[in-house]
Amino acid sequence: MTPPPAPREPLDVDRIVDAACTIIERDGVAGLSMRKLGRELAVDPMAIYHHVPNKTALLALATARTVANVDVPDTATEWDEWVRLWALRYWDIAADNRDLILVGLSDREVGAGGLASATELIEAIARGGVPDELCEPYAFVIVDAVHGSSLAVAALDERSADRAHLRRLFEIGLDAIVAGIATRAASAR
Amino acid sequence: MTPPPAPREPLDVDRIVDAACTIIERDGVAGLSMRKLGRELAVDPMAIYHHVPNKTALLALATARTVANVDVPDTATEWDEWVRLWALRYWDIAADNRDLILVGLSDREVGAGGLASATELIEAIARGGVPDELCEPYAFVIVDAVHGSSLAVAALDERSADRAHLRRLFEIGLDAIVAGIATRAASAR
DNA sequence: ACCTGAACACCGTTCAAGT
DNA sequence: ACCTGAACACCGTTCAAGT
Repeated sequence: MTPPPAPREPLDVDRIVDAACTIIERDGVAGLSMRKLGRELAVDPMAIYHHVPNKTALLALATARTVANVDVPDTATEWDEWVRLWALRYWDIAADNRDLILVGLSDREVGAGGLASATELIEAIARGGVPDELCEPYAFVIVDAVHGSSLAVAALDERSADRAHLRRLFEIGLDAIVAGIATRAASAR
Repeated sequence: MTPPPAPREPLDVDRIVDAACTIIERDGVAGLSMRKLGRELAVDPMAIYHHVPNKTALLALATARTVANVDVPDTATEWDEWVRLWALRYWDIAADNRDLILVGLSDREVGAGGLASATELIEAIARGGVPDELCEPYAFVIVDAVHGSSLAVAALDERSADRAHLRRLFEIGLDAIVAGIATRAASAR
């Protein structure tokens, strides 16, 4: 005469990724285990494998969801300002989720998702009058600098003063990159 | 009447780090475990803890040893060429040991070792006539770009053609950074 | 001083079995 | 179709005991 067990929502990938992101936010990537994720979802850990092939794939999905959060500046913005804005916004996301990005960089499958948002960056650089064949390498060096710098946040104390300092340093370096791109564009003209 | 057990070399940190680097080279950082390291050294895994406090500290030592392998260009070299050479040499080391550098970036203790070799980079940039307060941020953005780019090698197939391509892309991006630094130095004059 | 072995509290994943 | 539970082959590290 006990009530029938609550007809739980069946699992789906979305709910799994949600829960994974929650755990990662709380305990970091290292704190995410399939067992803990099962607990969070009130489900046997192995049920997850019915929706996601393995932990790496799950991290890929979590990374993709996170990277999708960087919002793209207005296309009307002057190209150099656009690039600066985009890079700083991406830096903020990357610094907030450094170990997720870290996993993204170290894994082929995970990394693929991150590159998608780079197309618009390439287009912005092209608007600066940069020769076509240089737009991609210039976009890459910016993305790389963001990754390298925001990851260096990991090597710091939690003190946010240091983080703000690193961000300021990055801004100065970013300015040099943009200036260099402008210089190269001018000499190609 | 069995011969006394071979008086094995007592363990020391150097031999431990050697063995760790051997395993990392062969199996990657993920393939390094304290148990496997014990096997490699023909020693109980726990003996290692007598010389090294924990696995993270061991990785710090391995990273430091690896990063020490980048050799510094001649100081007589023109500053911009010096910077280009150094960055490319560091890229090669970083790309060869990407997951070790990755661990270095993600861990406070490990990361500290890597920064040591950056002093000479800052000096080279200063020789370019860059205002003092800009030398550090410019050096950082170069190191960051190296890290980001060489780590992106991880997101590729093993095909070395792709690696060479990424290196070429980085070289172009690096050129833009150096050009930007020169531009900023000139406008400060 | 240096090393050992058992034990603790975990992992990701496979596989056969259940509903 | 979806979920479970036991099991496999691992982890890093602690701690008491040995030489």
